[in-house]
Amino acid sequence: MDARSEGEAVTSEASSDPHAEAASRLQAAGQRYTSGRRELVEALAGAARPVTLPDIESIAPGLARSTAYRNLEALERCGVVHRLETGGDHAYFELAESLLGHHHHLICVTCGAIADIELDGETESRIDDSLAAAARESGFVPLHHSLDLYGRCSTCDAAA
Amino acid sequence: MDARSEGEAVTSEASSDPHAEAASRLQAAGQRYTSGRRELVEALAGAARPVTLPDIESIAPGLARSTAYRNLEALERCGVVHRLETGGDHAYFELAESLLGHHHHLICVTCGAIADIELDGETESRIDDSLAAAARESGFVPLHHSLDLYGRCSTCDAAA
DNA sequence: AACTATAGTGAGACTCATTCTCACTTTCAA
DNA sequence: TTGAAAGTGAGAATGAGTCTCACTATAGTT
Repeated sequence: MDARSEGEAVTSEASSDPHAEAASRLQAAGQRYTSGRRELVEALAGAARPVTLPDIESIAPGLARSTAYRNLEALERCGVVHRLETGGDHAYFELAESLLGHHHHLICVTCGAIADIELDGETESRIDDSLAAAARESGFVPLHHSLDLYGRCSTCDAAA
Repeated sequence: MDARSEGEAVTSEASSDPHAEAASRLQAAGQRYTSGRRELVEALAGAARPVTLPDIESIAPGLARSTAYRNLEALERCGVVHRLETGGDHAYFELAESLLGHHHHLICVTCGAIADIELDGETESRIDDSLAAAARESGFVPLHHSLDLYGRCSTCDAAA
């Protein structure tokens, strides 16, 4: 969905580096881009996949847990971070789609690992159209969609 | 995904009533279909949408909370119930797709309400194909997908 | 440079959905 | 009918995530 139709996806993926983006978005909200927040963005940008709070703590030790959660929420509110709930113990965090580009997830039902994937544009627009049609029938105003594939990652599949 | 290609969806939607299905699946797992479990299935079948545990308690009072959770888990394990995590306070429960048919959700970002929707078969198979292709590249064995549309329900949109 | 208002931080207390424990009850099968 | 296994309820326990509050850092002003 994402309130865009075509082409723009590429542009937004190519958007400036995460730090510049985070700084300007926070500033627009009257907030500061502190070193703690920078570390968070750095950790998310460095991981090639969504991470949990324990992951973040091991990547960037020294951040108080309460501060990490608080800042992830602040970054989420200004569109820099996206939180995903998978049903596991912890929520996963990643850079928002405005920084990472629109994508989906492979989620291992055995170990919980998550990987990012992208679908071809034609499939995406077909999904958007179908969802928009369904939403219209319910008087529902679409904002964005999430599409995740559950299965077994190669490691867990080999172990079975 | 659902390990089927076409046509079968309709058949599985038309599958026998939820109680018969639950009874036989539980029995196959060496478990009993008690009155408490029947009440749970009844509550889920009666609601036209996914419900939370508090919802269930108000529909079917008198079920101990621990028992309700325990039974929802048992029903989930044998494929009668599906749990969905939306990031809200509570998990949502609904009958599994083998009983309800394959479908997706509209989720209101404001009030959390969830409604079921169905997409046309052509879009579904296109999604399955694209996801399968992406999974193959990662050595990932696909099991099922979830596709949810986030937005504002008509009530919340009117109030804004 | 000193002042001040506002934003951010850390440590730990707190909340509350969900799970666990355990003594008791029900059911099935022989 | 009797016993083994499954289910139940009440409350305790768990733990991810949030909140509180006293303290620190920063931007803007004079």
